Amino acid sequence: MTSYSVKQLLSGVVAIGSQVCIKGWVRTRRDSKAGLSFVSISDGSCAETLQAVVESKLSNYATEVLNLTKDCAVIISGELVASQGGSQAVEILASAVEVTGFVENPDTYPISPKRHTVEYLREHAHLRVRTNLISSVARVRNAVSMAIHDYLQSNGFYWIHTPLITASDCEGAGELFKVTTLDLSNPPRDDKGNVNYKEDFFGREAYLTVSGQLNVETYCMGLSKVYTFGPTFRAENSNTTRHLAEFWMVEPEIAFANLMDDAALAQGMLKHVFKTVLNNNSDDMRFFAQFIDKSVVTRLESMVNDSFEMISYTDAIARLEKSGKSFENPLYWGVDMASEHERFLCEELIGKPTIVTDYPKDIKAFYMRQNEDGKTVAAMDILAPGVGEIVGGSQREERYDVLVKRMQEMGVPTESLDWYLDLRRFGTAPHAGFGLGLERAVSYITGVQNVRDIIPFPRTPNNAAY
RNA sequence: GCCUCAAUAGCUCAGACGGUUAGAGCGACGGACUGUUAAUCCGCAGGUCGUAGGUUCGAUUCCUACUUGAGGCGCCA
Repeated sequence: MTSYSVKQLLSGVVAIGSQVCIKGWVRTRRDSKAGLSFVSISDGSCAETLQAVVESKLSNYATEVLNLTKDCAVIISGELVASQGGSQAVEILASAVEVTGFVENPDTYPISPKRHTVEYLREHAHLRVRTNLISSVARVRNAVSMAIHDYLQSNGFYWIHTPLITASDCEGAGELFKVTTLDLSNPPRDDKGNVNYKEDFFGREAYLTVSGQLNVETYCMGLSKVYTFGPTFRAENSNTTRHLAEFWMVEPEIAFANLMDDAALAQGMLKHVFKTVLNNNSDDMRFFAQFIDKSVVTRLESMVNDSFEMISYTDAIARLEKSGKSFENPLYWGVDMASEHERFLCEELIGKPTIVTDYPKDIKAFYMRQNEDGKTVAAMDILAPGVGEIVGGSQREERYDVLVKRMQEMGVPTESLDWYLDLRRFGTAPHAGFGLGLERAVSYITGVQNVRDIIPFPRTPNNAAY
């Protein structure tokens, strides 16, 4: 007997009357004194469940079927029939129910068939995918990841596997996790009594990467269109709904490109992602619209059709000042905008994703290309209403002298980045790229506000269980 | 790292000016009923009120510290 997923059976590709088999976990069981039970099965293939009708004549009906509770694992075989009930087109009339695993203690089993808070589910991260919410998030996360690959691959990009362990501690993107095999209770010392990293695994200090950008730039200068897509690590003591110590990031990098090309790429990619999710995950999105935020679907739809707003930093500051709104944090040309400024700008003044360009050079990283005005750099951030910054990017400084001078001004050691400077000495070319935080993007798409509910096992300060 | 809030049944919460047996809904369990749909109805069980001190005749309630969680800010994706 052929096995099918719930999604296949509900889609109508299998003829009524076929003998079929489904494997999954019980969501709910309803018994009828007419001598049958209704058992809804979820197998993760879609947001919906398949209803199995189990008649009391089955040999294990009284002993097993009547004891099924949420998340018991079952294999059900039978005939696919047109449903007599109103809520589904088809159901399976069971000829056999095999229970591969009961839930031992249904009274204290953490995932009972009721609404749970996301905070509670976080404390049972190994079981939470068995809820409607987290399983829908997992499917959308997968769809977003594949849509990113799909968009970039079909536009001629190569996926580059940049290292997760790095020796560069000067990328300016935050605190790093140290990687070492030294005995921390008794490390080797040099003449001066300092820890002697020459005896460490790599013969030098090493860290988990905070970004694959500098590495991927090297491949960009030969393959033209490249991207990294993988985990990234920040040892910041950040306690917010949008920060993780381990998160996934996509970083495209394009050669012979300027900031406008970069912004166009980011926008094109985001729109493709939104469109794909709307098309392929409509049942998941319907769930989010019903239980999380009723505007998620219409928001995405308008995003696919509208273009993003583009505004320079200078104009953004001017509009914020002119709005008359009073802010907690100081606001003047030259400050790094605070969250309240960014939110007010994209949520109230503009009302859609906003690309802010050309920031003051003193608040941005050393590798960003200086503009002709001598005051700003060719950087862009994309702000999403409700989430804040989801993309940060820039045109890179391709001029050797300008880059070295900037590094010296900002106290970035040039010796350890001589390989990066080589790119500017041997066939340099204008290029640009950006980083998209995967969890923030999925948070924006689903309306699920905390990125800790977007990644299966969130790592945050004081939290690395599981 | 800073600020604020919270912790009472498996879950979500209510409550007690400090005083005898701490409540509800959902879940679980038992029963009734029904081609049911988060079914409905009836019943039953389930709590050292986060931990440790302090004040008090008496603390789950007030105070202090700690732990854990949440939200905001900063850092950023």
